[in-house]
Parts: sequence; C-alpha cells; structure tokens
Amino acid sequence: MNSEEEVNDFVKNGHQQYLPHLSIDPVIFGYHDQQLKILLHKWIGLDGWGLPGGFIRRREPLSQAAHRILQERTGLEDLFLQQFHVFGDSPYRLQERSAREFTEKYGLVVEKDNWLFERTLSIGYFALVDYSKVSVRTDFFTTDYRWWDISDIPPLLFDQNEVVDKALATLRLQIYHQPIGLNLLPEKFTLSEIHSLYETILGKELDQRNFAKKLVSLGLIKKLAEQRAIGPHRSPYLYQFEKDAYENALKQGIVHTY
Amino acid sequence: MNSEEEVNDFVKNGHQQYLPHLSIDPVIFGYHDQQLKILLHKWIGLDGWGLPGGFIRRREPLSQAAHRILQERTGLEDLFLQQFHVFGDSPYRLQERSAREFTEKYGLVVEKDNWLFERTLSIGYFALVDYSKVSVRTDFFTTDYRWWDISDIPPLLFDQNEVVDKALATLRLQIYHQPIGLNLLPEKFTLSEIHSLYETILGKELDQRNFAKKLVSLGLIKKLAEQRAIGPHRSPYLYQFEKDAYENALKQGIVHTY
DNA sequence: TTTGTATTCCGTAAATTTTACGGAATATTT
DNA sequence: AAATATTCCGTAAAATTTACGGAATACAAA
Repeated sequence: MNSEEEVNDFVKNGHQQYLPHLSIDPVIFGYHDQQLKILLHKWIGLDGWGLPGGFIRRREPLSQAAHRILQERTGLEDLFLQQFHVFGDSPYRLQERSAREFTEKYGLVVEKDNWLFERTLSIGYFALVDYSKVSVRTDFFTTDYRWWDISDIPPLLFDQNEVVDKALATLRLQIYHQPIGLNLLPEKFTLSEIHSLYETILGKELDQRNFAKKLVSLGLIKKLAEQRAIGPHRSPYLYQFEKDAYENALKQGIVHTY
Repeated sequence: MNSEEEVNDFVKNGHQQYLPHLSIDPVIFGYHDQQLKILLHKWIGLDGWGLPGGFIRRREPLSQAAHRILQERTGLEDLFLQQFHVFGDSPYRLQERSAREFTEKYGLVVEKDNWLFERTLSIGYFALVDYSKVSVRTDFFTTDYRWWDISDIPPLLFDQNEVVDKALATLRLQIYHQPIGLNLLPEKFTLSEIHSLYETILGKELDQRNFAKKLVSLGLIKKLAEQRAIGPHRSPYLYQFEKDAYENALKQGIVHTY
C-alpha cells in the first residue's frame, strides 16, 4: 500500500475489506548476536513510534490475519507467533479519533465517521525472529522503522508501551514452559549460542553447564559428532534440536526451571 | 432485557450501543461440594446450549464489560475473572448468519444487514465462582440454564466446545502458578476443603500431607487455633488465607508443582 | 616448533525439593 | 465404653537443582 490511489482506497473503503474496531498489533522480537530488539515503525502524522499493526480481513481467520500482517511487514513466514492478550481498557482504546486532525496530518480528506476513527481494540501477538534475516517493509503511514533494544524502548503511541511490556513478560514466562530457538539459531548450533539466546531473552545469567545438562536431559537437543572451527581456541561441538521432542514440548509444555 | 420492546430495541439498535463483530463469552466455572461445573444457557431458536455471552458497550473498557456481563448473568461482583484467548479461526466465526432464519426462529423481523448477523470474534474469559451462591438470570434469548459437570459437557453452539476446553486447560495450568480459592471457600476453611478444591479442579489426586505442607511453606495459608466440629470424629483445625501473600502470588506468580 | 590466548568441555558434592507412606489421636454416636 | 469416621503428624528415600574449577584444544604469533 504505497501509491496515493491505494492509500485513498484504504482509508475510504477499508471498512468494506476489513473488520472495524479491531487491529492486530504484533510485538516482533528480533534476536541476533546476543541482542534482543523489537521492531518499531515511525508513524507519520502521529509523529511517533509504534507497533507494525494491521487489520483483519472480513472473511479471514484471525490467526491467518496475524501471519499475513507479519509476512507483509517482515517477509517472514512460518515462525513463532502467538496471541497473548486483547487490549481494550486504556483511555486510548476508548477514544475515537478526529477526522480534522487526520486531514491536517495526512492531507487526505475523510468523513467524520470514517472507520479508522472508531474505537479500536488491539489483539496483541508476539513473534520471535532473527532480525538479520528480516527485510522490513514500510508503507504510506510508516515511512521509517528501527530495531530497538528492549532495554531502550521509546515512548510509544497509544497504550503500546503496556503492550510491549506484557509481550516481554509473556515471552519470559513462556520460555520456562516451551522451547525456543528453532528459527532463531542455525540448523546446527553450539552450546554457547543457545545459551546466549536464553540468557539474552531472560535478561539474566544462567549457569552454562547446568543449562546444557537441562536441555539435554529434557531431550530437546542432541550432540553431534561435528565441531565448528571458529577461532584460535578449542572448537565447540555442534548440537541440533530433536524435532519430535521440540514439537511435543511446544504442544504439551514443560514444567521446569533453569 | 426481557420485554418484547427491549428485545426489539436490542436487535434493531444494539449496534448503536454495542461494538459489532465482538462478543465476550465467559466460561463460568462453578465449584461446590467437590464438584466442578460450568454454567450454560439454553438458547432458544438456536435450540442448543451455549455460553452466557454478551457485548461490549461502545465506550466501556473491555474488562469492565466482562465484569458487567458476569454480574448480569450471575449477580456476582468482584471475583476471579480472566481473559484467556480470542477465538476467530473456526468456520463458525467466519460465517455470517441469515436474517431469514432469525425471523423464523424468534418471530422478529430484521433486516439482512443487522449487526447481529455479522462475523463475530469471541473474547474468551473464564471465571471461578461458588455456584451455590449464584442466582442465575436468563433473558429473552436464553430461557433456561443449567450447571453442567465438566466431565459431561454437551455439544455447544458454534465453536464453544473449543472455548470451554481451552478455558479448562488454562485454569488447570494457571492453578500451578497462581493461588485459587479466595472466593470459593469460606473465610476459614479446613485442609480437607482446600485439598478437595484443588483435586477437583485439577481432576487428579494430590497427596493430602504434601499438599498442605506446600501451601504452608509458600506462606499462602496459616493455621488458626480454632477447630470446627463437624461430625462424629476428630475436629479439623481451621485455616485462613494469608491475604498479602495471596495477592502477591496472584500478581507475581509462583513456580512450583504439587 | 613452541608459547600464548581464548574458549570449550566435563563431573561431583552439597543443598533443596519432592515423593511416598502408616499409625496414633479425637469428636461424636451407639 | 466401644465403635466409627476423620484428622493429624513426621521421616526417610529419591530426584532435582545448584555451585563450582581445572584440564583440553585450536589457532595465531613469536
């Protein structure tokens, strides 16, 4: 959606294609090189940073909409994506927005009862991706984007700081119950790599040896015979996820601590 | 909403008062006397059992709407009520319903594009109450109700069996991380009572002694000096929740097993 | 070839938590 | 006083979690 024609059509006729009152706002966590970031877009007019949201098509299943929006924004398919909460309490979520303001900011003429100004509840999803593999796309409303370190999130639009906080809390709770890493690490990875991943996401240190013991004893990873030469020091062995156990743990959940 | 006038107004003009495309469908778990049940209403016309749902007012915060709906249906305020999932994937949730059918079943004349026939996503909440303290109210659409044992849920409308299953799974997972019982047990209760409560909810046996030890060691309950005379046998001591620890555990979560 | 550097690899003992389990105590009824 | 029904208590074994340091090794530089 970038040409003026498309944008106009979206604003004027979007309600025919999309459900009003609802948006999907994904918190996209990007991990790479021991850093955990989230993807934010700069919304023009509103002049602030916000989540890369989208709308649900009228005959589109909810989870499909979430995947589509993520795909449109990042080019990624088939990743860890999970619904975590609906936000509909904050004053921002109760307010209807003004058409005049919109016209001033975007230079588009719209009617007062345009669907975009109605009260909108936000369905929060979060995803976990390798941000070095993402090619972010912007559009008419979002001209710029940036990956922000989670320790350094700027003030966001509406109640989206709350959304991000809750997403992070959910992710950190979840990692105790479900495995993570399948699409974030190379097919074959070292213990250090997966260890760093978990430490970074949880934001705290984990004993290297006990951590590895735990994952192995849960049957989630297995040691390969291969090693990887990466520098002037002993070469680490490579590990692989046990797909079956991994899938199973995703579904069933695991009860444990690290 | 019971007079014909009110119902007509709701059907015709409800969209002015309520958000379309969204409903709140609470799964109300009722516990009493070692039985765990859920509240279902018999929906006339649709001729089946379903959850006692409701709609969100246009300027009403989401969680307030959930509490209101519960209050309207059960008379209860201030109880354990929690959002757990949005349902928008099942074919039922994509379908729009037909006006003709509606007219046939309810004898109300409605237009084809009435708001009630549009695709509706369901925001799932679950609550936990003492069903002996509930006075259920019905309305024009729901003439009858019944508490159904969770092991014996009938086929429900739409995708609501899935909703109920997920609610139960969430409850059972949650009880490992957050305390339960504050509004389900008397102010002062015996170990047997709280033990039965947990066994019933989890649907499995828990060692009596270890269970009590755990709750005490977590600081969630404390033993009182009083006993309660209840039969031709030794009288049990009474216990009370430690409110502070309880509230704290609700917020922070506990990591443990039983 | 040797030496230095950076990183990986491994295992055990102590502490804590969880599990398993049975017999004595006691309030009431007969 | 005896019978009945239920509560109360504690310990030992098993399992899990935690804490922790020194030898091995791949490469680079001398």
